[in-house]
Formats: sequence, C-alpha cells, structure tokens
Amino acid sequence: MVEGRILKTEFFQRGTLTVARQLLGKHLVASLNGKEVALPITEVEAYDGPKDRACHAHRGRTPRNAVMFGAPGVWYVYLCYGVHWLLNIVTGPESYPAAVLVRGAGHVSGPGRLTRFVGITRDQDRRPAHPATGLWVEDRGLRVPRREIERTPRIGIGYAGPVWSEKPFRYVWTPQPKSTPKQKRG
DNA sequence: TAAGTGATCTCT
DNA sequence: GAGATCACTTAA
Repeated sequence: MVEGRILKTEFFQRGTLTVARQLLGKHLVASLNGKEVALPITEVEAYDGPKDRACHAHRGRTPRNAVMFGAPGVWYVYLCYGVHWLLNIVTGPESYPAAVLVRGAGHVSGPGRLTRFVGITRDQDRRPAHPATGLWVEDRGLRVPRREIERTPRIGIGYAGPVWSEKPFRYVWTPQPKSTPKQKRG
C-alpha cells in the first residue's frame, strides 16, 4: 500500500470551507473488516456551524449531532432516510459545530454508495480519523488545480431556505484528462 | 417520478 | 407514544 502523510487534528481544526476544499484529492483510507481501501476524495459539502440552516447543529445539540460540538478530526456517521450511512468529518475549533460531508471518492459517487462500498457504518461514528480506528485520511501528494474544482449549492437541502440552500458549499473535483499533444512544438 | 426505509426529533 | 422529517438510491 502506498504510504502517505496522515492528516491530523490540525488539518481539520481550520475553517470548514477551507477543510472541505483541501480534502479534495486527499485519500480516504479504510481498513475495515479485513478489507483495505484507499480512494481520492472527489466531492464534499461543508456544513458550517449553528447559523447554517442546513447543518444538523442548527437546531442545537442532540444526542445524534453531539459529536459535531467536540474535537475536530472525528467522524460523524449517521443514517439517512433509514437506508444510507453518510460520512462526515468534524471540523473547526472545539465546540464549534461544523463538519464536511464526504460525497464521493475514487470512482464511487453518491454519499450512500461511498459508505456502502468502503464498509462504513455506525461503528465509525464518533471515532477519530486515525489508522487505529480503521478509517483515516492521507495526503499522498495529489495536486488539485483550482480550475478542476467546481463549487455548487449543496444537494437535497431545500428545507434550509433560499439563503442557506443556495450557498456554494459543495466542492466537486473533476480531474481533467491530460492533454496528449499530437505533434511536437517547434 | 415516486417508493422504500428506519432513526431521530418534536410535540403531546 | 405518535407523527413528521430526512445531507439518498433505485426502479420505472
């Protein structure tokens, strides 16, 4: 398996939008149920604090979202629509409830499909991103040019009202195929 | 386009 | 305890 630099708390402790943007191209690495997976993250969404009406923490602290109020760099996994596990990583300073939703990685698109593919369930909820927990994030040196990043509104949060549902908090990385020069310059 | 699915939250 | 809601996916 390729070695990479494991992202630590400091990476996730910064602003949620910054973390979201910089997670693109980082590798989501899992060692769960004896299965090893490493996929470059291609799509994320930021959920930024109590004022963000789309953020689970907007209505205050509950047993489910309490992990968002804690230390950054910890997974927040919850069941959506009774069917799909959705994977988030807590961001920002301690007690500031924010997180980044991982929506796609590698060839897998869709947050529910991603967790199913990797084997993520409630078992990972509230656990820190670290090899000891079987799920972490690595920087393997992939560079993501700004021109390959698209920002759009988040998906499926129309209930958040016109202001918050339209914020461009979704980041999508579409790697451009390398141009193959047909003839030499000169 | 609409159903499936069940935890979670709010209100009684 | 009941009812509404929900950061999705799949089958038509």
